[in-house]
Amino acid sequence: MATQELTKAERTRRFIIETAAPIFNKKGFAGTSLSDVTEAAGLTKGSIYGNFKNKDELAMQVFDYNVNLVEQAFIDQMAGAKTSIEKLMGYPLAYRKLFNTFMDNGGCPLINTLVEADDTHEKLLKKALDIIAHWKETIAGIVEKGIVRGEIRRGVNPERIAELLITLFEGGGILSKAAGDRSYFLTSLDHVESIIQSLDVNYIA
Amino acid sequence: MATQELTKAERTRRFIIETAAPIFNKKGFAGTSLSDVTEAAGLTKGSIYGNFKNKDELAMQVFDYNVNLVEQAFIDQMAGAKTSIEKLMGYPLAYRKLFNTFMDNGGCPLINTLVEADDTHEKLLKKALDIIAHWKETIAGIVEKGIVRGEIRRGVNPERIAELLITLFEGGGILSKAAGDRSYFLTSLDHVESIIQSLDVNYIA
DNA sequence: ACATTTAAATACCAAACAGTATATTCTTGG
DNA sequence: CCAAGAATATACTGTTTGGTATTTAAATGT
Repeated sequence: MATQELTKAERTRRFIIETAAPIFNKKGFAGTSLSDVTEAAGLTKGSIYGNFKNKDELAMQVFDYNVNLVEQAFIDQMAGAKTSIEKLMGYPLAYRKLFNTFMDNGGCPLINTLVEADDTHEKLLKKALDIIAHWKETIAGIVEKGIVRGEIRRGVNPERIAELLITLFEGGGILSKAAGDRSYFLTSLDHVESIIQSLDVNYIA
Repeated sequence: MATQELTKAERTRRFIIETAAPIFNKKGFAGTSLSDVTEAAGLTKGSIYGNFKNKDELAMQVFDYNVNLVEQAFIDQMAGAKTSIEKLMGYPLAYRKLFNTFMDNGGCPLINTLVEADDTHEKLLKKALDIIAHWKETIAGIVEKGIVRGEIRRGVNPERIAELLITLFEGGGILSKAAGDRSYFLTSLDHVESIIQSLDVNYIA
């Protein structure tokens, strides 16, 4: 236990989550059966129900895992940013780099969950909404700080900017994913970048 | 038959579609069971399978119905528009009026289908993608015509504008629907309108 | 190395699923 | 008003679902 650090159960628990993650993200909660998971993992029901209370709990932890994967990728990508404009630009920058990975794993777990769960699964919906709300606060916070620092024009509405960016990221992502065509997403990212640039105090139309 | 015009079967077929429409749109294809439909309609399996080959065919016709409902609402709303700018403005105008109805019926059937079907249901996905592609052509066509007519600035990329508008409509719609909060969608519509205004040849930044 | 604990495989279960075959009821033209 | 046909209800598949109880196998501390 001192050498291994992780117990056997903990290792298979993680393995199950990692295996189930892209499946749930692609097929959705209702569309994913436990046999989908056991088959993919090469395990049996015993191992699932030994490590998770039920399908719901598995789905929750899978969702957390999927979201964390995305968040971590952003944090890594934005590490070096100094000004608020640079920080904001980190989002489209990260998206450009991570586009293919996203698409291969079923797209953005946030929007997938929002769409499926909004009329069917309260608990999952709440989780997704909390993340979105937090994301919005983060972006709005960067903009506010930019205004205080004199990097971003006064009169800009931080909340609105946050809503706009999230809408463009998620909307463009979904359309490109479904259409199998990058253009929607790239158009979104271009537009996001032009919006961010227009926030700059030194911006000239 | 001369007075009634519609046969009995045709009437129940439509009734089933109308009843099933909001259910499929809310719960999705995988999430909707036939008993959901029969219970809501107060009918039995016999009537379903007498009028539809299987769940797939029912879902397809329900999708068509849902999309047609939305399209018709737009056509009605944009009837009077003359200039290309007015025509484009018809979209956000229609959305503002129809927002509540949309939300009550499970949101936009296009994006719902795209998200669920993109990894699970080829035929439904194709249907949704065809509609999106057609919509994009329509918007791009309006912009092109506007350029030719001298109403819209040269240098504007019609395809890009179309992609941007669709992204903002769908992205904002989904976020507002899920969050139960109009702000995302209203921000999107405001932004769309400012984009459309900026297309005008007489636009001054 | 071995007893004990822990984890996973197996074998079930009742309920729900999509779909079918048959029986019954309703429409409808004559 | 009544037979013929059309449309719906009923009853029934076989399969799959999520979930549980139990058995077997494997990991682990001493």
